[in-house]
Amino acid sequence: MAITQLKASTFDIRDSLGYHLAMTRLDWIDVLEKELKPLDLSAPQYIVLINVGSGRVETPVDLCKKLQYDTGAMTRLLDRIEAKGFIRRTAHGGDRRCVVLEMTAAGRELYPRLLQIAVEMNKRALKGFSREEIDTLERTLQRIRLNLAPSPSLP
Amino acid sequence: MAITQLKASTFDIRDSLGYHLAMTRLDWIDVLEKELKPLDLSAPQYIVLINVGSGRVETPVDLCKKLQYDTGAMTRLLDRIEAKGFIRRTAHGGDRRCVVLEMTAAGRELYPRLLQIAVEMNKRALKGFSREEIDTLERTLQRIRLNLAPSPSLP
DNA sequence: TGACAGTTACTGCCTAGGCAGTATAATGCC
DNA sequence: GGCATTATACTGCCTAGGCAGTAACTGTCA
Repeated sequence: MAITQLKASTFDIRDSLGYHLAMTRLDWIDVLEKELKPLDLSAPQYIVLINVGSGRVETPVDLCKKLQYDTGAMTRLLDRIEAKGFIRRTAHGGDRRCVVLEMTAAGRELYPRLLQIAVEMNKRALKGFSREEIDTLERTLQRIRLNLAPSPSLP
Repeated sequence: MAITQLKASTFDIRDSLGYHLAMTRLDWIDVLEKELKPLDLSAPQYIVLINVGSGRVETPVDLCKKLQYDTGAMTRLLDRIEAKGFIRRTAHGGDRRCVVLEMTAAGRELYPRLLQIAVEMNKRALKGFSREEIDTLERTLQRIRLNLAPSPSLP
């Protein structure tokens, strides 16, 4: 409980907000990967699948914009997911530069379980929180993001 | 502003706490790396240097425990920092398995600037926050970590 | 129409993290 | 004192992300 006391003279990395954010995210990823282990999926692969499965993204560039990913990294990530048989790349009718991502039958079968994991993770992380506390947290994170990157609009 | 409404039936990844944590951390890393660019340091290299420089860690295994790092990854990360001339590996007097990490003259010269960056990052991210809001955030993140990993004690 | 800028997916090369296995050294136990 | 266990650093192999450059394609505008 010492973020407010962060000064160069008495520095400890544990007093840094960045440290707390990183560690919280790390714990989150650890739990998520434990849930994903039986499905033979990594956390990044899961994120892509749950987005493609939702029908809200169609092409790799959609995913990159939504998740702030590098397009080169996305190409290779999609390669691995495709190799596992959960998605398929098909041609885009109108724009021949684009690839259209589709769930395979195996992917569609997996999807409800992925949703369930997302819902359970949120429930578990926020156990014991009031609705007001959750809203406060979300607003706080938004404010931090605005402080850090004031110029472009947040996705 | 929809974390509380996360349900499988109306799923959007943006309603997930994991998404908000990941994005906030991503913005943090982006700003940090922009600060580090003139110093020719990556964010992981910075984290290690600021810990070694503080004198609170002595060996690679200390760093791994404090930062929850893999020892193999740490070996290679230290290789790169050593190649840049900011740290030095020396023998441990008592335990011949151990390596003792020391700042070089160049590392010691760099250190005050690293501290300054940490302090500025915190100030910037938390601009406009009251002391109470910051305490609430820190407690909230602690509660989430406890919810996620209830068994072992938090570092 | 044709040059040109922008977009999309991809590749190569770098840093990076996790896991399993290894060699060496320290520790604990009988 | 000798042997099993543990600890430390390291290596190889995998996934992963960022950056720069490329080829194919689209849209624009003179």
